[in-house]
Amino acid sequence: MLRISKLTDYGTLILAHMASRPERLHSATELAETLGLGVPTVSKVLKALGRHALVNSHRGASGGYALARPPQQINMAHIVDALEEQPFGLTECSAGSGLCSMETGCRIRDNWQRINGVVRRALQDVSVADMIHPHGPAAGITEHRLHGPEPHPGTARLTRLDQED
Amino acid sequence: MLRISKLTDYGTLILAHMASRPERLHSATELAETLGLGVPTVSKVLKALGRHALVNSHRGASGGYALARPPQQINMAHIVDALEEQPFGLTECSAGSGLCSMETGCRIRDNWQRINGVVRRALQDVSVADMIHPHGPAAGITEHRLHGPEPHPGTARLTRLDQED
DNA sequence: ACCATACGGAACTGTTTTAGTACTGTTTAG
DNA sequence: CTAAACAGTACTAAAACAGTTCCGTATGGT
Repeated sequence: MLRISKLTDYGTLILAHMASRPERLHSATELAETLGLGVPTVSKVLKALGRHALVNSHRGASGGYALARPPQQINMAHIVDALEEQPFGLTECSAGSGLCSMETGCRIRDNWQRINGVVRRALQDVSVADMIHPHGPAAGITEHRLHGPEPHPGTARLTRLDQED
Repeated sequence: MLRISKLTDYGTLILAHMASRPERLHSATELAETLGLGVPTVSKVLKALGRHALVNSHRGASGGYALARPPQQINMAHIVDALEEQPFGLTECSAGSGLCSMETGCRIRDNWQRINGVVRRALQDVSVADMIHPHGPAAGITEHRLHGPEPHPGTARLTRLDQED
């Protein structure tokens, strides 16, 4: 359904929060309370992020987690890779086996990969730092083909974007 | 997990096949056999496509389906909209309720919407006609921000794209 | 007029994925 | 030594998907 999983969503929240105080150590408990999530859930996410070297963990009393790199160097693609089980890609390539490639010669796969590339790049272009700052560098990605005027930040345009044709 | 559903995948296959003979009428049975899918499944997909005016149906003996418009005017976003239940968007906006917006001021949502826009545009830029033709107009979508040189079209780079940094 | 063919729609079922929990172990500051 | 906090594994419940079945309706050919 073309959605990121909730865990990935939480991951962005968690990292964004940590990025607001990059120097401090954040315990899973603290993050859970601040973000209104369950401690085990937060813990699970942090572990996965740790395995992918996005955060460092410090065990023991008064331990916690810290960003492993400056927030500018962590982007959405990193988070997705860390938290989504399956490897990145919109399709499993049109049915896995060679079922499809009979007649169309399956140019389709090439085209899906091209789309994947664009999507991935969109994710790479937004860093955790961008997520908490107004919208600096990330603004670059909107200029590609946006037609309408920029929606007001407070506007409740939740999921559905403007839809041409 | 950032995948399109199988039904959507089938939809692209079906429409691509139909686009290879836009003038003919294609029955669900014929399409199923050609593509190696189950008839009921193909039927389900075609029904959804019909509801969204991507195909026209002709009932009765020797009936079938035909593209409702030239294949250049049907793009991936159309197919996704027709076949995915939930409205387009990578996030349900960072946990639905206002759980997140406490501390970060939730710039996050804005940024997700920006990413959504890029993704959607990538889908809109590829038509069914592009899917079966070598790769003409679709090539345009790669130029947005490609840094490296274009990968060779035939390269078997299945799901994981090049990963900088 | 009849009937075989083919689409239309709703509902149902089994499977897979996901989210969240529980439990047990390990590390370390005080 | 002990309490706080991370690490890992396994499990359970719920939701989403995929695919199927059944019955209804339309239509072209005989």
